[in-house]
Amino acid sequence: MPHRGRPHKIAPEEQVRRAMRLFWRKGYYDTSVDDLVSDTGINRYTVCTAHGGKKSLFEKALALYEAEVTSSFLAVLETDGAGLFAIRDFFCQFLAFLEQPIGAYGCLLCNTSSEVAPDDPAIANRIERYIARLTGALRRAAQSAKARGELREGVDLDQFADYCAGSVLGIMSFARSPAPRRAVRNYVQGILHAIDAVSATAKPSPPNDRKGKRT
Amino acid sequence: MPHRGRPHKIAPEEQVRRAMRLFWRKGYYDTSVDDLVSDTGINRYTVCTAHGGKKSLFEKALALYEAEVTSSFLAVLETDGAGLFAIRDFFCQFLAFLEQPIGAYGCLLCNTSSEVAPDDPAIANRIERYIARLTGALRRAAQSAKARGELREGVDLDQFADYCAGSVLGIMSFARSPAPRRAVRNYVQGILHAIDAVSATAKPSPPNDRKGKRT
DNA sequence: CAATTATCAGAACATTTATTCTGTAATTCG
DNA sequence: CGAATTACAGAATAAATGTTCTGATAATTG
Repeated sequence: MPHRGRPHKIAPEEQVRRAMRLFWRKGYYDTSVDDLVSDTGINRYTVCTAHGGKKSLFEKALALYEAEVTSSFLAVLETDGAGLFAIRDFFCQFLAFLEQPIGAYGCLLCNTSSEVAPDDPAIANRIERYIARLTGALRRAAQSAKARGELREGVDLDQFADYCAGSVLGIMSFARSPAPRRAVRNYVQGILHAIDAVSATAKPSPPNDRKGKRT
Repeated sequence: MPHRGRPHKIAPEEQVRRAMRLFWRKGYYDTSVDDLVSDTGINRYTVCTAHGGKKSLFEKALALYEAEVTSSFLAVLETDGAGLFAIRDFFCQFLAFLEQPIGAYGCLLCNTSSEVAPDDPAIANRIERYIARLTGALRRAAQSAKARGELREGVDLDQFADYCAGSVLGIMSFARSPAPRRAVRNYVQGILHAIDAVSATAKPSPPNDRKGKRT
């Protein structure tokens, strides 16, 4: 069906995408409708009519974030046959992410988890499902890794998956903090070491690579 | 000097402490002065006069949080001669913390790091100093550990300290999320394993303790 | 006890915020 | 082209927020 009436100056999905970026940077409460209007070019009235108000637009932004940003990160894990190398690659992605300016925003879902989820059941539910998706993907990859003998004996799959999931929140929290980027890179390196530590292919010694080391 | 005029119904420091708890739970933006008044019993007028307004009271709350809560956690690390065992004990504390109801609030400084630091230089500075204190304490403990031969060869002290510091943010972010407590406990266990992995006292096999395991 | 000082309790104020209203403009359908 | 429909732009509105004012209250000091 074509379009009746005046067309949108900005496509609705693009409106949500721009709102997403602003919420990502400033958080939910500190982003006013005025901010949305002046920063993204969305019409005030449209926020309330087409999108159902600020809160509703925020929820659309969360959904779009998960569909685009999160899914992009998780792709390597949610591929069939993803194993321990995929988990490693998954975390390596964050090293590249941290180099971008947007890396300082952290993760919209993680930020929201701290900011609004504790007091909003609907938001909390979305965050819960996000964490379940993340943990599930990690656990399946760990399961495949174990089946293929990539893991050392005695590794608890559930515990390892939860460790990795928590580490993602840690990276994103650290990334949004004012800590030096080098510290965040070092943190990711530590997680990579922890992953190597459960690998069946024994490492002769802890990899003392010079990356991110103070001079 | 004694007190002139009518005394406070609630001692000023106790007022800050109560405000701290509310900010801790609800965050800065979602806590209104009305909330402070009705929830803590502080007088509206006093908020603006004695404490200099909402933002200033918030900064006092951050300072008190660091002085009381953070310092309590860091005590084991900031003791002279703290080594690898102290680092381990430091993280074990969080397991007990998570069992308390207040564990679901996460850490006020970590929450603030995500919520307001990115847009407020004064707050960002305080968070920066907090992270520097945390990382410094961890680094000094790691240094002692190395000097005493508690660490495996080739462990990068700065990288390890940053890893531990990031892990603290991870724990607090995960703790505030709607994830099941068991997942957070498992995450802490993973960090403990990572610490054991740099220990010179080689472990025969990954400790497959049943704690926190799904049945 | 009277004077002084500082807090309290609640009203009052100015600003900000989210939402809604109003007239205009841009498109599609008949 | 004319009618219908929908979005735009900015003003208007109602609620919420942070701050300030006002009279009353409770302590100290001389």
